[in-house]
Amino acid sequence: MVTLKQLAEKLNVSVSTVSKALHGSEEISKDTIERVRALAKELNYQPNKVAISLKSNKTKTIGVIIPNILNHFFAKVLYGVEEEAAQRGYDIIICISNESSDKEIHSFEVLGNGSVDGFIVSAAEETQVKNQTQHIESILRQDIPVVMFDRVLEDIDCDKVIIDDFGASYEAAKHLLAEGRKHIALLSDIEELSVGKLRINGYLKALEEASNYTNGPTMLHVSQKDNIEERIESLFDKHPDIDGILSIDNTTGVVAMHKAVKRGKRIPDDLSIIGFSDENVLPFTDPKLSTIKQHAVDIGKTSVALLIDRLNNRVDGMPVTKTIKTNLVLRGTTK
Amino acid sequence: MVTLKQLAEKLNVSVSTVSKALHGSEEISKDTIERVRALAKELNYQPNKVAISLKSNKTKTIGVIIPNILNHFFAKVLYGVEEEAAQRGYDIIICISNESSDKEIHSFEVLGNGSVDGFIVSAAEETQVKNQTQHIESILRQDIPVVMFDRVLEDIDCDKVIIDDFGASYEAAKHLLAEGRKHIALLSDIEELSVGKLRINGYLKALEEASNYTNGPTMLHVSQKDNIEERIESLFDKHPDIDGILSIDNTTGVVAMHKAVKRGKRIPDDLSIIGFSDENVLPFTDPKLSTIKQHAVDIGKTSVALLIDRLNNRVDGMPVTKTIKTNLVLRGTTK
DNA sequence: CTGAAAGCGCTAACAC
DNA sequence: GTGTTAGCGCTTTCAG
Repeated sequence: MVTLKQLAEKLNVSVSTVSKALHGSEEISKDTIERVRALAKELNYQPNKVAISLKSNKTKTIGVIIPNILNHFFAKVLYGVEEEAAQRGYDIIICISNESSDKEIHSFEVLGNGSVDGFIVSAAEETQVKNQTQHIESILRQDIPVVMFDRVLEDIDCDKVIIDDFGASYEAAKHLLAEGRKHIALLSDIEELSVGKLRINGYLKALEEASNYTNGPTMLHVSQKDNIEERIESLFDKHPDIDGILSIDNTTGVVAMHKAVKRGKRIPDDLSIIGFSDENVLPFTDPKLSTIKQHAVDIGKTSVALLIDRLNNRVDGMPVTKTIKTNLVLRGTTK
Repeated sequence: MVTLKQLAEKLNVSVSTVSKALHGSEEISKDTIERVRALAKELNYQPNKVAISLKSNKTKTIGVIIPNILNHFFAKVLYGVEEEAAQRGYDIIICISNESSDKEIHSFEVLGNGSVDGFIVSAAEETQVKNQTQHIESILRQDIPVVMFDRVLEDIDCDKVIIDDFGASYEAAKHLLAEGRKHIALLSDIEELSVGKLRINGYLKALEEASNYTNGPTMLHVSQKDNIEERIESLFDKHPDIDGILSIDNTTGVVAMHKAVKRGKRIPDDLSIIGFSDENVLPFTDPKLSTIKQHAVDIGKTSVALLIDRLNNRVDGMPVTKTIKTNLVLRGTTK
């Protein structure tokens, strides 16, 4: 890499003159500016980012810590984060916690050493379950801003970007009820997470409020290790009268649909299905799955915007929580 | 952040003593080492990474440029990259080119300013189609190592990690032929890419070598904008005798399977299907899709290993190309 | 209009 | 065993 010093030597001027010239300072003569810039261009001078970071005490880099890149929701958020960050001249360093709270803590420690100006995080499952907050609080105490999204920690006082999980699920259940469904089951593989709990509550609330609904709540909680397909089969065996399904995760809705079709159920006549899935599953069902759209890309962009505003002190004082609207997108699996 | 200087002041010693003590230098007395370390721990001293980077001219950071994070293959590679990098003490900065060669070029420029020690890249579609090489060559000329994976550029002389696309596809087609299939169609949405071309050639070669195979090649090329489902329907309309499908991408195999089942075809009796898809589609078909496993995580890990070896001069001279083995994983959609 | 000097936080050669 | 000094590449104040 070519440095200011090298330019200065070739031009027989001082380093500071070169620096000022490149910044178009008023102090420097037009002529010198021209000469300096010409040579800089010729030699393809690029200011050393590390030196600038050291000097300015800003890295123009955001640390992004997500639980699982293989989950399409997080991949989409990351997409939004990258796009917005790039547009605003920020780089992103990513760490994948892999749902482990140790890895998450380690990532904060590693990037807390001046590598990034701030963090965007979604908590690992373990972090949420154990409600571990010290590592994030320690970062905040150092005045490094943190934005949490989706899987947020109640006890931490920082900017947050969430969707209205309760409301989204409530609305979806309401829709199924309005269709006249008599036995609506909830499918989930995320009951442990804050978002899972909220979605479950939305479903419960909707059922509770439905005066003419006689069945109690029916919930199937599967874990990653379970054989999801078997679990769903036995749900259908046990409750052959299920005529509505609300899947609050990425996968179970699609699987349930395939299993139902195989049993000869007509969709949506005999059974209505709504998923929290993403568009990426759309090619995989026919009719197409009705879903709650989470606007993951927006979540990413909003998180970046919030963080950068905070870095520039454009937001002051109290932490802010932004709620990104969801949409119930009705496709072929609902009436 | 607490600095060496602050520690030095509190302890009434010099900055260099503190530095040496923390590194456990032989020069420093046991006693001083203890005192320094105790205070460092108490104040939670963390060496400033930016300063170390400036001094050492190494960032311990890898720039990763991928075309599309929403593609599960790249997400998996990224997973492998992150894991291996983290384990070796490297951070990764990611840029998403979004298949645009301008964005890719820009990412190289931005990160080329001393932000990273080396690059791991998979070329954007546009870069491959236009065969743009200058930006990468320019980086290599600055002695910044680059590892390309999957979508590599022939004309660039750097380390590469690929799979045997030709061989994998050849083997898969051979398998379908061995099953006695008489009309094997190839489905693709990546014909423009190097990997797509290689896979197509593998298929063609296998058919060519099959003396008792009378049909010519049947290929359906769809693009992202097409209605994939319609295109596949009309393929089946046009060639009702298709009894074997080789899908060389992530999606088309699954869609074809659903369409075929809907037409009353029995899988795998009437129709055999092999996809290049990932495990993430497995829950979505019944029987489960037979696939060519690409070991994406390995590709990521191997790329990191190669790059870091190159950075440490553990690999010398000529660029290396590593080929990661694929596996044909037979599940329910083949005999 | 230009340059010298200090300093960001750290390391390391070289004194003492 | 400890301290002084210089320097990584840059910005910025202050002198000239």
